[in-house]
Amino acid sequence: MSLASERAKPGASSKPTLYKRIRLDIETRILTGEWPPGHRIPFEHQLMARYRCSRMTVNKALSELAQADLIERRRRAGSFVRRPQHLSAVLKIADMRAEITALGRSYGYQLIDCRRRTATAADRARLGVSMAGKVIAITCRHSADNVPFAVEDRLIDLSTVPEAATADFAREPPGSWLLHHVPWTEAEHTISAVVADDRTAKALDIAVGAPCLVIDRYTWRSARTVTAVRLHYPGETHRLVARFKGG
Amino acid sequence: MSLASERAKPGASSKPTLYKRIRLDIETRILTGEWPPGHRIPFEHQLMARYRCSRMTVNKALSELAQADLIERRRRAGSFVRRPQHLSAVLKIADMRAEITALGRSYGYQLIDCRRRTATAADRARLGVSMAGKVIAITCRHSADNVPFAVEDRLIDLSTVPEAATADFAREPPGSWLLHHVPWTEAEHTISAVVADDRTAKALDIAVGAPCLVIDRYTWRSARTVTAVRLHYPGETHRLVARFKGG
DNA sequence: TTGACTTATATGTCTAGACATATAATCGTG
DNA sequence: CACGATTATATGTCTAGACATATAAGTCAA
Repeated sequence: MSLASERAKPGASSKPTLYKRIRLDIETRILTGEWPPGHRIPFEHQLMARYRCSRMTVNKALSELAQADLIERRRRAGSFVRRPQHLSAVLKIADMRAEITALGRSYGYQLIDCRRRTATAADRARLGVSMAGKVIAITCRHSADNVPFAVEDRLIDLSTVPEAATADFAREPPGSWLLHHVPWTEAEHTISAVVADDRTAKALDIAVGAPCLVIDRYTWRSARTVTAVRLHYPGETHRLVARFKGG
Repeated sequence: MSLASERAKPGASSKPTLYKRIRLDIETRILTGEWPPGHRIPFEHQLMARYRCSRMTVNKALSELAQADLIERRRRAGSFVRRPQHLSAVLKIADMRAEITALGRSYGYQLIDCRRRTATAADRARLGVSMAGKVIAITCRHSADNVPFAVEDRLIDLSTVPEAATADFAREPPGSWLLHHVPWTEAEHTISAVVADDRTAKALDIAVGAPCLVIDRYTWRSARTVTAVRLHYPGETHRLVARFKGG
């Protein structure tokens, strides 16, 4: 067959490398449905013969497919096409300046309020901590082409990030500052919808009762809470878009 | 140093395999911030000496880190820690039954309307196709513990998925049917917020004017449109939650 | 029939080499 | 000094082996 007769040597005539071609061949068969979920793909030794290459080369292709969750490998049993990934979506939420400039719009930032205080009970609940330490509470607004884009309410746990006490949040948005100063290990996003209350409506320059998209993001470093942030976006004009390839 | 003195043999005393340990060591240094973005990690030959293993073993660890976008590899220059992934979030949106049963609630499904027709101008715009073919338009509702969970408005392009003409959408939700019968290659999600109109409010058993989370999902197989679906969730009770590890 | 033991086998990991290739760094030259 | 050619080097890919290990499948005894 044609694939076997094309010599499988590095610089023979094929542009991509061999293991990539093997991976792509298999990927294609899976995505077109030729090999449906549950189908057992050829054993490594069969692919070795098919592509006239060593087992390591085949193994590299299959390992990457396994890492991408397209196939499942089971010892002694073989490699199997996995069930489609249940429409799992990858939604990228970049930091605000990147998000806005990526849209080709000019970024603006206004600090509305910034205060340092001993954590109240509400603060502790929001951060998920039990001890009363110092926190910074920030309210600010991000705009695109001078139109309000989102309001941000943020708490930063100073016992995790003491350096934040010296940051100038009038100049730099807290999200950007944290991104560049604090490595995070875990985060949680919650997306919901609300109608604008008085304060939010004023900040976003929309009507009270207008729909808002709300994103709550909690960030941890190791087991320590770093920050909790709530973003309100005008719901009818703002959209979160995620385009992705699936399997 | 301790890592070098522990013998680096497969079944010596270490539980995980060597390349995984190398990968984890590097990952840890990156996530703790010990190796900040831009930092050049040791060359392969240095890691070979450090872990007393062959280059392929080191290479496997580094390749996986590169595949996971934690490092960037440049020929002749070395491997570098990448900038933090700008808080990119992974939001899993499973199919409705899985989503609801994962919450430990019982899944219910009602078909509200299902009709087959030649695509109207509005249908074509929504599907992003120019030719007038046949489509199926479906309205249905998903519920959790007999409480409305989401209303779904869906268009299926019959020229891409002719088999859909024979599916029984009164019995099986169209999302599940498509997931099991049509492999997809690309999708796009858009998340926004609206206030409930009369029809949506009735279907979800909420007040007119209450906030709703809206998810629009378009799915393609290769260059062909498969389906466009719009989901309305009650915004104040429903939340999309995504927890993830970051870098 | 069932449970315990054995065996065959496919994947998992690893080695010590090899050549290919992109490119940072150096060296020459105008 | 600017720019083109050369060189050194780190990664990219590949080979032909090896042993480890989980487990499907077959075997045998209670």
